[in-house]
Amino acid sequence: MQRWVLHIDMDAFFASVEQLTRPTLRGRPVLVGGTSGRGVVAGASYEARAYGAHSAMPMFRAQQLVGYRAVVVQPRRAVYSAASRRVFGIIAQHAGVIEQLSIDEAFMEPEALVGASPAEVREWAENLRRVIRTETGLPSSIGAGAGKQSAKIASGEAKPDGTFVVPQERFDELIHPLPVGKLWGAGPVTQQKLAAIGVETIGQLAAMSRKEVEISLGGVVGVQLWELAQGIDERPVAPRAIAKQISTEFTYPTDLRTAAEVDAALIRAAHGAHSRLLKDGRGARTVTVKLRMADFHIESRSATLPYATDDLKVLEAKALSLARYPEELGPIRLVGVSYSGLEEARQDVLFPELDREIVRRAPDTDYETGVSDYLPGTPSVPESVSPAGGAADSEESLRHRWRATQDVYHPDFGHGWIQGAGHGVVSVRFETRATGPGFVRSFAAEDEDLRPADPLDSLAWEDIPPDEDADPEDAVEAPPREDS
DNA sequence: TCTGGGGTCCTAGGACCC
DNA sequence: TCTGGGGTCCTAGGACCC
Repeated sequence: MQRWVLHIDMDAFFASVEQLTRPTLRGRPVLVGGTSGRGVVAGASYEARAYGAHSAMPMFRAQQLVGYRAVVVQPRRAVYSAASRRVFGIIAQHAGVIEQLSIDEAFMEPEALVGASPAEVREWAENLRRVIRTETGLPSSIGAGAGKQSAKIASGEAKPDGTFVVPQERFDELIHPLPVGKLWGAGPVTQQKLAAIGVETIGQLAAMSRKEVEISLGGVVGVQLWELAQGIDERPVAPRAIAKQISTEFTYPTDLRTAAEVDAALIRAAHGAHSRLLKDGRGARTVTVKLRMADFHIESRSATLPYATDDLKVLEAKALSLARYPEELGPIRLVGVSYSGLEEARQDVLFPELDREIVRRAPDTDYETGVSDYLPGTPSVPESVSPAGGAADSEESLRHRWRATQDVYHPDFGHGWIQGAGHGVVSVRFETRATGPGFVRSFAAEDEDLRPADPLDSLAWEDIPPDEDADPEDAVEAPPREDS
């Protein structure tokens, strides 16, 4: 009986959600991502891709390619999460068990399709895509095959807004001509190794001997990839296990050059990961500190506690004890903290003497804000070492410091977003998913009627699925940026 | 102005235990 | 009179994914 695995992938998901909730952006080259010098593209609409822009590309490069037409939008994670929950709710209704890979991708193995013909599979997939489009307004693509690898490659071939079915008997014909890089698991290093021995296509990899593969790619990963290239893929579709690790990391606009800056950045990351650890409800035994140097190589150090804990002071002190500094390593661009070895946290402290030992080594720290004594008033510290979102911002200052693409509300005109702000004037386009393309009005920056709004309102859905992992920081976005 | 942030899995050596 | 071997945990690094 033919087994059918399907892979669904939302098309240009972040950019599509922006175009859905801000109808003026439809048909335009949208770039979603950070705009600091070190920001990268998190999502690009197909109109932007036509200019060569793509995900993970430095934002400044994407803007160069697209030119003046580019619309650069700050990411609104809370909106994408809400849209994602709605999409996967629909998918689960149709497919039963799904294996969600990311915010916009999942595998399915619908019982209804066991033994189905390729035409029946196509029809089922087309129907699901139609329902998703009707109920959410979002485009997707579906690939189908006899295993995960086939399905994944097929959804890539289906894009955009299409369906691609790879019957097992046509695997060689349809998949073998493709470049090895299309294999899920063959990244730049593997491609380079294969190119060095003249292997460019999936078919050429499949034609290698096992011995050759073991020598050039290794016995485990290599052989697995080799089998996948031959269409051998029995991996089941199963819901993802709970997270094994919770981490937070920040890249700084300018490299950190002093120990005080690194300590402050470590505390900031330790707090960020800790707040999500608390929501998770487990405790961590292992703390890992990650540093990315100016030359982009990574140094990591980790240490394991004798018991799992969610005590911020213990975790933070452990992170600080693992710190390494610019004097030794040179300028540092990224600082991250990861918690792993996640277990049900033990409430009682079995090793109080150990706790005291650890805490004594921690610098004085304001645990409310995560700001270390090392930080305040140190002009050399990049502004973003301070907690994200500007927790110190008064409501007053928030009202007057508008940021381009921010969501706002006006009692006369409804929900909108800021197209431009500067010189005491704010231009707002009033529109949501429900309104169609909107109109622009300009206001004085001090206008009392203009209020920051919940980005979720731009979806204009009566019922937004609840988000158990809701992060208050999702609603309060990065500090304002100047925009003229 | 080069290259984010969230993850997963694998490797390999050393410690430690039986 | 210098080789045990297997299992598990820990640490550091790396490839890869979206």
